[in-house]
Amino acid sequence: MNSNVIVRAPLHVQVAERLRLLIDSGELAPGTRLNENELCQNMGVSRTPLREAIRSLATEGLVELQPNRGAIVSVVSQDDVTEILPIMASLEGLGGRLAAVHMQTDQIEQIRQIHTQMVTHYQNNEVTEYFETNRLIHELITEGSGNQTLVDTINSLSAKVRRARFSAQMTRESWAKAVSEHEEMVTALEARDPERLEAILIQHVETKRTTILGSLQRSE
Amino acid sequence: MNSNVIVRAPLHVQVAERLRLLIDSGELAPGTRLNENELCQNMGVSRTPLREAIRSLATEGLVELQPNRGAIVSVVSQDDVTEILPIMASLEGLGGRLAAVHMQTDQIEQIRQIHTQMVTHYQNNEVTEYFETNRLIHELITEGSGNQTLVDTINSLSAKVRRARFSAQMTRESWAKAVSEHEEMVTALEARDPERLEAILIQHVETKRTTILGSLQRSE
DNA sequence: ATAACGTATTTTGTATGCAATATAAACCCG
DNA sequence: CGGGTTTATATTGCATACAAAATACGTTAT
Repeated sequence: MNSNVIVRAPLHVQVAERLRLLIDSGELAPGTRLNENELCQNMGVSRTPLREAIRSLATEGLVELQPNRGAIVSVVSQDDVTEILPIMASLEGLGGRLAAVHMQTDQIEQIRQIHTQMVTHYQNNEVTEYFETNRLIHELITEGSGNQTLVDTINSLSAKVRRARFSAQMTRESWAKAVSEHEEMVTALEARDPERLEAILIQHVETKRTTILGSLQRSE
Repeated sequence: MNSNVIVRAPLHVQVAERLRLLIDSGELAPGTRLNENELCQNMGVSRTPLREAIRSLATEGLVELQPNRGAIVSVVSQDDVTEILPIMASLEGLGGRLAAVHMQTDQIEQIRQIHTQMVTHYQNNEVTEYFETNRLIHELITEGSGNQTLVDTINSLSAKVRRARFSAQMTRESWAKAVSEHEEMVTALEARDPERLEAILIQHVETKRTTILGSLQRSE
């Protein structure tokens, strides 16, 4: 009789999680070299699990391995973003199309609520909270597709773009556009219109593309 | 003066490659437990690089880690295939759309040649050669998109489905359909018709879906 | 015979040690 | 001084050693 046993996650998994967080938050900036000894001391683990974690992050694309020279936090170039966004457009579009059919009504209501919050954050100019609720809505819609592989694939791509957006300052104009597109999204979802939701999501990513690339251009 | 230095790939990368091959070929069947000592002896490496390789494969989804019990070759369920194929349809469609615009004419001619070979293999009932040329065509089209991230993403998903197809016996009928769709693909590519190529590729994956799921059904 | 327990063995998880490579510093010579 | 070479240090790559957990095995008791 040993059902819900608590299995502590392996060290290398915990370490990978922690590293992912550090990279995502920008604490470990793109290009930063990962010094094994240093990180070991910080985290209180030996090099073995740390190195295993680093290998995982490398196959995820979050860090780049340089033979005999360790790993650096991978830098997301403009070209990378240019490659990733069309893919995300396709996938988010697919996710929306499926979600419009599969989602429960109460889940859609929940999204409407979060959307309302998001609009408030927009009006109050609360950037961080806006991004967080924004991200959450996209995540919920994608999850609403009922396709876990799709969720994982999008998340993996999204993580990279998110880091590039660090420098990306939204203009007031593009921000307004994003919000209005979100309004359309939720409406299409409530109407359970797959084609329309798909189209909006694709358009929405296109808007994002313009924003990000515009910002990268300005900062060069 | 030390430009083109030959850097031998790290052991863990070589090991990962080798494992990937073993899994892909079916030599390491789904569900098989990966015994570290055994594999170490076979490959003549120590456990450290082997384990690093296994971690990589785990994040790729090719193996599944079971805490304190090692890793097994992940099993691809019918549900997994059902999840993956719509994603591949979207992505291959996108790839085709881009390829129709970006590909060089001589590259298209090359695809036509390989396509002709493939048809011959079909007529001669040479299954292995057929699959190989088939795979190559899809790969070339996707690569023709000029989007490396897209290529990688599709490959990663494709690897999983390919393993599931092991049991999938094509009926004569579905095989014929696949071939005729390929003919349409190449024609659309030569005509540089993005929309049409995209549509065909999406349809093509749908055909594949029917084939695979039908086969899985029969073998239950 | 078999279920349950306890022990032995295997296997995985983590830490450490040594070798190879790369980086930094010191040094020499022009 | 400055360029280049040598030497020292730090860092990564790989192998081994030890600890912990899981599995296999054998024994005992019912």
